[in-house]
Amino acid sequence: MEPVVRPPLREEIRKVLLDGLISGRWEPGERIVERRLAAELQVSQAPVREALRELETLRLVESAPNRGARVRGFTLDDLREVYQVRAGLEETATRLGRPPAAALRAHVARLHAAAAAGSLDDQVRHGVAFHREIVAASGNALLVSVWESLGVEVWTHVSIRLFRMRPHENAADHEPLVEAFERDDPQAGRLLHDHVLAYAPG
Amino acid sequence: MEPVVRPPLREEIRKVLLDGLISGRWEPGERIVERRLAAELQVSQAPVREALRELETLRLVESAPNRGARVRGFTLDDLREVYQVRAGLEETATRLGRPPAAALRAHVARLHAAAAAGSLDDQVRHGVAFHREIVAASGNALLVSVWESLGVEVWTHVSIRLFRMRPHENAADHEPLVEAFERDDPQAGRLLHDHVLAYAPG
DNA sequence: AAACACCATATGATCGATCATCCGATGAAA
DNA sequence: TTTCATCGGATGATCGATCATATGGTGTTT
Repeated sequence: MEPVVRPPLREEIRKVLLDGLISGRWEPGERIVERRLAAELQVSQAPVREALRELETLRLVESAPNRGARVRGFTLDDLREVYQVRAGLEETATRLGRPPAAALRAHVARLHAAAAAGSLDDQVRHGVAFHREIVAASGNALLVSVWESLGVEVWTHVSIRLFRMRPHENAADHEPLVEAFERDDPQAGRLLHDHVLAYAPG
Repeated sequence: MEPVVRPPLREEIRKVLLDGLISGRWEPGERIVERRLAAELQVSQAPVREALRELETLRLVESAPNRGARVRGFTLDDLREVYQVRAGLEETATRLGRPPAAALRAHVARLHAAAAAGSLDDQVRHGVAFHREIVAASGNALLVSVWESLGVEVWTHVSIRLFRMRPHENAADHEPLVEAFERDDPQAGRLLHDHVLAYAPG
């Protein structure tokens, strides 16, 4: 079935902005002028403002009253903070529910396939999906929501582009995790925590 | 020094909405009609919409396209989820930095004073401040931001009003925590985690 | 030259109006 | 009665215009 409701303009605009951030169309620190973007997308200022506010809550753009919005200046410190919070959230997730090992294996398989095919986007997508699966298994919708608000996918793309970080797709990294979950190892949470944090810079 | 910038209308409106949610002016599930609120506050629809969007990201109101916003129907399950995530975040915070025991003691003292004076608002305020201090001590701005996004203060007020929950102000609950932090007990994080979770329903 | 007042432009913030959608009421058809 | 098409009001979504602020340039005073 097709969606019954047409997504609001603001959603479309948010996607455009997200794509621009990921692709590097806007550089960090660059101003995003509401009217300019509105004219370019042939919409009015209002939905553009709303979309910018959403990106602001995702901490992807910054803004001050009467000063407008600009692309956030992503730093390695910011990235480290994301990994620290992620590690904590995902460990919390493992305390609340056990992820299905079969699904995890599927994600890992796709991840490897993507790496073999050299598809960077797919590597990121499936790498993130692996962790999303774990968070979802917590059964805690708030936890999922908070985790999503970190914008893991965007941060991964941005850090690959800006910091030349390499996508993490090693089998050796994920297999032990899957196995730990499979045997319901009480150490699985800690393993996952360290696995995530291992990718934090510095 | 006074603030140099006048806060945007949307901020004022957000405060009005927050106060209304805390005070019970709007009941759970109740519609919040943009134009009605705008007329009442003598502003236009636009800033009201933006304020509503902010409350939406705080998960205090729900909305669907073309359907408008309504006050969220807070449930005990929601409350439990908040406590679970809080417990995880705060334990994570303790791994990243040690809170200053003196500041914690000060918060506890104010908490007791408020309890003695029978001031419910102050009890909530200082009880929350105690935990906020711990999160801030992590030195991780993202963690602080994520924790704040849980809306702990609002949830506490709402759950007291809707679920008849009692504010938690026991000395016996907080003193062991302060002492654990003071001696840098490696178990402090776990103590805190359990302390928070102990207030979760069911 | 330095400091300051003033003005012009760009742009965010807000407004009032219009468009589009939802939803209940109404009534015709089965 | 039940079902369904249609209509109209209420209201969210979007628009175009206006108000207000920030920023940089220009000229004047010291």
